Amino acid sequence: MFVDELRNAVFHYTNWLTKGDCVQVQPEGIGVRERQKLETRRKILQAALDLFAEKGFEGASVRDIAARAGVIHGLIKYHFESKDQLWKAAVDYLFERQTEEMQPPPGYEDLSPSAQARDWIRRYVHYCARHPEHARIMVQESIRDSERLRWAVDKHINNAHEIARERGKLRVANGAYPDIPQHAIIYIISAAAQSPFMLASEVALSEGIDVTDTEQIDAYADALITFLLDHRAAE
Amino acid sequence: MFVDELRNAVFHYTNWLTKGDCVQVQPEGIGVRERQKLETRRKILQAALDLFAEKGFEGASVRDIAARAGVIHGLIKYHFESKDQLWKAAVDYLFERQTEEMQPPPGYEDLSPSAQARDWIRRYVHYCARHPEHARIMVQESIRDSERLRWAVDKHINNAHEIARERGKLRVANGAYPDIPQHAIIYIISAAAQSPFMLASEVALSEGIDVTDTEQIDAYADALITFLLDHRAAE
DNA sequence: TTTTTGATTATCCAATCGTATTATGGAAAT
DNA sequence: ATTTCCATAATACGATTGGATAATCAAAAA
Repeated sequence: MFVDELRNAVFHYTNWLTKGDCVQVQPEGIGVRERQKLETRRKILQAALDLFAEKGFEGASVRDIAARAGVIHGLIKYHFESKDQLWKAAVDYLFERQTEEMQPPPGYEDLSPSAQARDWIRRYVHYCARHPEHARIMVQESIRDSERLRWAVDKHINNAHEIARERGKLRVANGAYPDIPQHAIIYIISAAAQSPFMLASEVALSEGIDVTDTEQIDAYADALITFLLDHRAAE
Repeated sequence: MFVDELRNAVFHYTNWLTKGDCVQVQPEGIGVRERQKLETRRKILQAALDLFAEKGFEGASVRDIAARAGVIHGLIKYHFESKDQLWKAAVDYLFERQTEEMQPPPGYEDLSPSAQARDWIRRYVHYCARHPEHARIMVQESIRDSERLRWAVDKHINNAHEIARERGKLRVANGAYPDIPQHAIIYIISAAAQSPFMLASEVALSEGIDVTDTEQIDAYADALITFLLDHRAAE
C-alpha cells in the first residue's frame, strides 16, 4: 500500500539517522509525531479517494475531503501542496494497489491458455467490484482532456496498456482471444468488467441488484466469460 | 428532435390561436420573437450538452454554458428556471434523439436473428461514436446517487432497459446471445460499445487513435461483433 | 399610434471555492 | 530545563458559484 510504503520509508530513514550514532533506538522505530502525521495523510488520502470517485475532481471540494478525513482543510495544502497533487497522490495509490492485487496467483502459469484468460477476467471483475473508485475516478477524468489526464496516461495508463497488450497478443496467439486490434480488446474487456460496479447506483435503481453482493459479482464474471469466451452466435 | 418538437408545438399553438379569428396568418406561422426565443433555447441546450459532457454537472457552470451559447447567464434561469432543469432538458433531448436515430432500418425484420444482432450492435456503436456526449453525461451522473439520477432512471433508463430486455430475451431464445442474465447483457454490450468514444481523449493520448475516424468506428464495431458473436476460445 | 408584453441585459447577492498566511502548542532536539 | 521545530489550527483573501432582481427595449397587440 502507498501509505505503508511511506511509513516504511520514514521508518528506514529514521533508523538510518539513529543507527550507529545513537544507542537508543525508539520502539517501533518511529516517533509519535511522525506516526500521527502519516495517519493524517492516510485519512486525507482515503477521504480523497471516496470523494473524487463520488463527485469528480471539480465536484469534490478540499473542504469536503478535509471534513470527511476529520481534519482542518488547511492541512491538505500542508500535506499535499494542492488539490491537484492530492488527486495525483490518490491515483498513484490506486494503480499501485491494482498492481499488487492483480498479481497472478500461484499456479497461474500452469493453467491452459483459455483457463488463464478465464482466471484473469474473473480476478479483474472482482478487483473492479472491490474497488469501484478506481474506475470511477479514472473514467471521470478520462472523459475530458486535461493536464491531469496527460499525467495519468504518462505515469500509469501507458504502462498498464503495454502490459495488457503483451498479455493480449499471447491470448490472440493461442486462440483465447479473437484476432482483433489490441486496443479493442483492452477497451472491450475493461469497460465490460468495470461497468456495473462503477455504475452501482444506477444498477441498484434500475435493476434492483446489489452489485456488492459476492454472488452477484461471481455471476457477472461468469456471464462476461461466457459471452466473450464460450459463446458463438447460432446460424 | 426536442427543439423541433418545441418549434412545432409553438407553430401549432400559434396556428390554433389565429385560425378562424384572423384572416391574416403569418408566413411560416411563427413570429420573429418566438423564432428567436426558440433559437436561444436551442443554443443554450446545445452548449449545455457540450459542457455537461465535458465537465459533468458540478464542473460546468451556468456562466460557462451561457458564454458558449453566446447569451447572458441570466437567460438560463429565464428559459430553464434552474441548472437542474436545464440538465433534465438536455437529457430529455439525448434520449429522444437516441430513440429516433436507433429506429431499425427498412428490411431489418427480414434479417436472420444473428444478422439482426450484428446490425443492431453496429448501429449502436455508430450512435455512440456520433454522440459521445450521451454516454459522457449519463455515466458521470450514474456514478453517484442523486435526485437527477433517480429522475433519469424513472423517466428514461427504466424504459430503455425494458426495451433492451425484450430484445435480449429474443436474442437468447434464438441463440444470438448466450443465456446469461439480461442485465449482464445490457451492461456488457452498452459499456463496450460506448467506452472508446466516451474516453476519446484517453484513447487519443495513450493509443494515438482518432476514434472519430469513420474507418476506426467500423473497425471497432467489427471487433466487438467478432468478440461477442463469432469468437469462441480455443481448447 | 399607443400600449402592452416578454425576451434580453445588467447588476447584485450570499455561499462556496482553492489557496495563502499567521498563530499555537507540544513533541523532539539540545 | 530550555530551545527549536513543525504538525495542526484559525483566519483571511479574491475569485467564482447558482440564483434573484430590476431595468430596457423592440415586437406584438390594441
